[in-house]
Amino acid sequence: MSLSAAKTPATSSMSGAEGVERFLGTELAGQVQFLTARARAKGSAHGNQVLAELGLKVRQYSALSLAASGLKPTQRELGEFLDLDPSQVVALIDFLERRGAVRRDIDPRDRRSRTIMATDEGLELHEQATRALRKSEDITLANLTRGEREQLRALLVKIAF
Amino acid sequence: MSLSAAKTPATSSMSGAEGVERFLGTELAGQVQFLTARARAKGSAHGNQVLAELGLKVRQYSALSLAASGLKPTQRELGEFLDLDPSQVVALIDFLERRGAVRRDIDPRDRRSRTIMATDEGLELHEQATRALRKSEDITLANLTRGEREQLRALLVKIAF
DNA sequence: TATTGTTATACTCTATAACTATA
DNA sequence: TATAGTTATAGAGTATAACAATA
Repeated sequence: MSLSAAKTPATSSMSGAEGVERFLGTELAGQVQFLTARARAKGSAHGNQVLAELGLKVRQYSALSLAASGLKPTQRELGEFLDLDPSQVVALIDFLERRGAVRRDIDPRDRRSRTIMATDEGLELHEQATRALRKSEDITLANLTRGEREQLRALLVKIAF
Repeated sequence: MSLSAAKTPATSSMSGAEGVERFLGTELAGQVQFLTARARAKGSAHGNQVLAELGLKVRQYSALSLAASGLKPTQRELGEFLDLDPSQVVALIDFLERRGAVRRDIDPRDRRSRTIMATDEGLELHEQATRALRKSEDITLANLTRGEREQLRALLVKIAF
């Protein structure tokens, strides 16, 4: 939230570690896990910021995105894929449903399950949000070339799944 | 790998996406930001798990690691580098200090500041924790070759700082 | 007057257990 | 008996404001 480099001296590089460059050689600073956490914190913060104009957060966007995929995920599937508790999924879908962005339908194959599908309004919102996030990603990955971004994506896929 | 359609009940989650492979082609699943979040969630969870034997969490380890660097960071610097609020740093250092892992010293150049340094006990704990995290990282990055891990590290450094 | 560390507080996120309706 | 969704609740993590000591 605090990315206004309010008063840091002219040497600030908007990188989030102004004034503490002396720790860059630290063992911690070289660990993939630490770097991953920092990268996601940065991306998540920036993403939330640009999505705020649309009244969304990245977590809500991710659910909307699956709802907009046309694959009609159940809430259970949503939770598995997004690594969320069933109770968290309820709150998430409640929010999107109240907004008119998604619809809950009873799964005819199993009346316990609810399939989630984006409404027309939700599809439009999803498109806007996706555009906003693309711009956000373009900023947070500014130090990488197109090739490097594709490289990164491929590596992350191997880890994440 | 993650293609095993194991029928094992929802007990443990090795790959984290069993049964929802049909969402892998989704736009969301290709976004760097989403993949980064998943990668860090996985690494963080596994890291916390192996550190639990030592009574540590990754967040606490990161502070201990800087304290063990010999660079005598102030609490303010710790907060900047780890992206934590000053009040969070207080709680973090309180914990490590009560454990006898770090020491608070008044900074002679500015008596308002406290420099943090690991004790001998803290150095030993840090070494153990580092070894545990290396094994953890070795597991979470099992799908990557040595070269790919170095590639990933280099790319993440460009983003994180 | 501004800053470091501290305390207190509130707010968000996440995790757990119990309940319902279906299977 | 087991599972999907729901509710309530507690815990962890995070953010904000006020204060004392020092600059």
